[in-house]
Amino acid sequence: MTRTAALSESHDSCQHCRLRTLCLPDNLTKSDIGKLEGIIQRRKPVSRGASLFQSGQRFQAIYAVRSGAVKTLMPMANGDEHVSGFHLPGEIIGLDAIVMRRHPSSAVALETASLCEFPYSALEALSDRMPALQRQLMRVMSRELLAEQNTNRLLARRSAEQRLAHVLLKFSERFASRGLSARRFRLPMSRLDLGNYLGLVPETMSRTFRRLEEQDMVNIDRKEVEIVDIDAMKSLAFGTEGA
Amino acid sequence: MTRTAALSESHDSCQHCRLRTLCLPDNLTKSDIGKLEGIIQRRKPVSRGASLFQSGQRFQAIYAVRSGAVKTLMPMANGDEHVSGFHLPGEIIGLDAIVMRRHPSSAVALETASLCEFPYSALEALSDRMPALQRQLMRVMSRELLAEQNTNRLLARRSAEQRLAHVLLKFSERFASRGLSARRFRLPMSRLDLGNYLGLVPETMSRTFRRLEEQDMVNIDRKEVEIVDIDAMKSLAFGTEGA
DNA sequence: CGGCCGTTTGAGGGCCGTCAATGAATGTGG
DNA sequence: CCACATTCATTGACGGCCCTCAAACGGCCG
Repeated sequence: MTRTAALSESHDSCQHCRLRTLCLPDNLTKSDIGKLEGIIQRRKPVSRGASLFQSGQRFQAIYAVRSGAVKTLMPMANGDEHVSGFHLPGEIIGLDAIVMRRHPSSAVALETASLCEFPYSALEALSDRMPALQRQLMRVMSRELLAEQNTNRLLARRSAEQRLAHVLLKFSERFASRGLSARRFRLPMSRLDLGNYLGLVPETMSRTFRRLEEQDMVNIDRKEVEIVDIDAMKSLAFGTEGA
Repeated sequence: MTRTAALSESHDSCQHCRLRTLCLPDNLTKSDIGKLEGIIQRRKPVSRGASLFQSGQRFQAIYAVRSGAVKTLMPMANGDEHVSGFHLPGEIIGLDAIVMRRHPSSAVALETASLCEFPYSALEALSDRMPALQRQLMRVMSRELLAEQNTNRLLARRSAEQRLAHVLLKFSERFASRGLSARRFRLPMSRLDLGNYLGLVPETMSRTFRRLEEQDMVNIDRKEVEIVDIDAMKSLAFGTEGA
């Protein structure tokens, strides 16, 4: 049993879900949450490597991760794919499909994942009568936008070491806000995927991990990460030293 | 009088604004547009170099560019700033501020710009009673999200030449959808700003422009751009040749 | 005209990608 | 339970792209 198994929801209702405050039901009243639950489709878990939806597929629903982890992939014109994000429990997937009514990305489970499916037409209809839901949707989208902008800045201006330190700190925060340890956690993705996301080849990933270890900032054992010197990590990732 | 002056709105009403279909009023009925106009604050034009809002400032409104051009800047921990986007008439600015209720970015006019200001509380109140507006807001945010993901992919996986070709083609499209020429246009920003956006230093920008000229893909005269061989540009920017 | 900012050009170096090969881990089938 | 295949991770040598540093040039606005 892995650490992240602890991220599962406790019950089948949003009301008692421990991820509630990270997810769509945040800021809704008990009665509104009840109505939201009414439109949720429970899906059978997606097993590791299986895809939730494919790029190009018609958009019908957005999804919240309940347990496990998911990566999203954007096709590149030359055939291979760019990893556009990693999604932990409580996070919403599929918002980039709303404009085109078609998914621009594919979503693939990194480990067995269970999800809540929100059919989008039902969600629209519900939010017509529920201003709080509509505002929560806007907040979630704004949050995503901000996260993408931060990633842009990271990719445009930072070295490999800074990119890795940054992303490790972000995972630390995200695990912590889910009640897990900020110091020790297990990365759900391969170095290949993480490198793809960061714009780095696997060889560089390997060497960069090693350099962080040599500076006693982290201990790495396969996918297990221990943050040893968080201050040094922060000053590397965000610090005043230029790129 | 510059080329982009032609991008000004014709009248003071959204109904007759030639940018309507790119902007918030798209997909609204005539009557809904009338109500939307009711909350718009007209601002006096922002002159070149002046800022529309500053990073850290309380979020009160989103803005649509009416004429001119605007850049957005995110502060970096080390003091300097990352150019997170360029905004042409019809585009919406400030959506990244909704979650935190504070602007994460600053917005600065690249050339004298006039804007429509939508106070956000009024916009929320209005969209409570106007499902079409709410859906348009979601579409706009989704479009922004998609654009940021594309930028991520560009920064993570493409060479300087590919980045420049890509961004020039994108500007070409954006000008074309505003009724201007797709072949000849004037970039509203300095090479410094464009390079900052693309994660490239000015020296590299200069050399990369020159290389595109030497390959007879474009003609560059200061800020004036002429796309000569659009197919070659596309195959460079999106082509099957790897990064 | 003069100052300033933006742009260009050149020389040199460092980071990271490419290529190649080995090693480790996981999963599969016998 | 082990042999094997496959995927992932690591290590080293090498090269290229782009950054750094330095200087000169040009346009723009006062």
